[in-house]
Amino acid sequence: MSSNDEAEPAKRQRRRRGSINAEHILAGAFALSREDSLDNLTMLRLADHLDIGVTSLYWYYRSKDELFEAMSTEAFRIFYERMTPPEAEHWDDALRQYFREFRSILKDDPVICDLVVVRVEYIRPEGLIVFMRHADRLLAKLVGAGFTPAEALQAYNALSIFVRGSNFIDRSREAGGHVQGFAADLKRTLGAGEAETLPALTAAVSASDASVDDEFEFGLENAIRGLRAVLADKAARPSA
Amino acid sequence: MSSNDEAEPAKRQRRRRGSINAEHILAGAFALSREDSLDNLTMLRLADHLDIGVTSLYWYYRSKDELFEAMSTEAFRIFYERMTPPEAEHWDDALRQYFREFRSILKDDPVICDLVVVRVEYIRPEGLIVFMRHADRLLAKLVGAGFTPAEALQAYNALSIFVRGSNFIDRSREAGGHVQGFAADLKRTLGAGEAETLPALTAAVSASDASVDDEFEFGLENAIRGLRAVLADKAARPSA
DNA sequence: ACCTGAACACCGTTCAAGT
DNA sequence: ACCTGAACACCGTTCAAGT
Repeated sequence: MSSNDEAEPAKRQRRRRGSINAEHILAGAFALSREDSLDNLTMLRLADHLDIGVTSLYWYYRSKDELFEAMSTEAFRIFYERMTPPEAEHWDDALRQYFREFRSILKDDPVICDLVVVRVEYIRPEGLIVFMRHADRLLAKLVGAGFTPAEALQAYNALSIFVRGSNFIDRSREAGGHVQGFAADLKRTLGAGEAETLPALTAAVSASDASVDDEFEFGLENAIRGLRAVLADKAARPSA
Repeated sequence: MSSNDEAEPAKRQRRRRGSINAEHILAGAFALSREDSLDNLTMLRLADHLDIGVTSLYWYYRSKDELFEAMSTEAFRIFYERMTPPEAEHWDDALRQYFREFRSILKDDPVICDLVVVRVEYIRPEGLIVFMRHADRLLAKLVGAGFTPAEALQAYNALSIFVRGSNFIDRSREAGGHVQGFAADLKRTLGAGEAETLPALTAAVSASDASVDDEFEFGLENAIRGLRAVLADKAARPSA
């Protein structure tokens, strides 16, 4: 019925020179990922969002991988800025503050979380190094409290793996509805049948009402207990 | 030069009825993933590998997601069978044995590792439940040692996150050459510059020669130390 | 009931331009 | 120097058949 039945592909005007730059594209990539998700970020969708031709993206980033690497480095910068430097008086409070904040920042920002803990294949040294400034202060605090540098590093590593693992699991649970804890999740799984063959788990699951946060706290506090035992052992045998 | 210059698409003979089944496809999917990787497993490549038409796959699995879910469930079955049931006398030895084996089985089989710890979006309750039989025995052992069922569950959860996190990181390091530990990895990163602004890390890194296995062991032993402190605390205050 | 090729919408990327 | 559409190889999936 329209006067124009031919395919008219809604042509976009050609952008003027210099109207695009790498930062602009990077910001658009974050904006679009936040609207939808990092998984659904494609070069075509990004170009449409920015109202530019797809191929223009390739002038600033040689590939999608390169763009994702830039996003990852930027994610670590943002992450670094949101963290408050470790400044508690006692080493255990410093650890608590650091890793609680580590977790909550990533929990509140799915895109940053994906770039920091899920899509680890895009992490570049530049991004890591920036973030490591906070880690350095935390390590210094641990060494000051009596841990050897090697112990401090291993303690940091172990807790870092635990926090990132917690965030990773939270992220994957988000896809299937609201985030529940391990106990609640398991309860639902056991409900699907075969519960009678798993008596200890069934009992534990019905005795537990721990939230994801409770479960995280348990792991964190348990690691701190373990580290305290390391220090206590040193104090008892001051020779080594 | 050949007598036939026309495009001849190397036609495959039509398969006879009943010559394909779901198990056959699943086995082929594992075989092909092992040759290459799970990431590079596509429906077309799988069909070619099995010498069937792509669309035939869709008679047995409605989608690639459904095929991956079947692979995930099978991965948990294989994983379960490779684990030896927890049978050590002391609870801490049982924990050690369980989580060391947990880690080494996944370390030795990248495809199973990917399905169990990386591609968690495909995990179905059926797979999890099978595996949980070993977890049930471990939990029973912990409760027998004096932990409450809720504590035992949280301890299991915390260590499970740590082990899976360790395997996840090992997997991502495999892509970029041989697997190194956190310390060695960081040393290389710091070498890229800016080391002087990170004195504590630099010192720790040069003081540490821990392998990935050492780092895993530290985290495992530290968690066990923490749990031992929980028991000790109970013994000291027998009221609660 | 089972197996299939053609076709579709989408993906990342390259090429050969336009300005 | 910067921006672009057409085209390519590949992806998962649907459809309308063949047997």
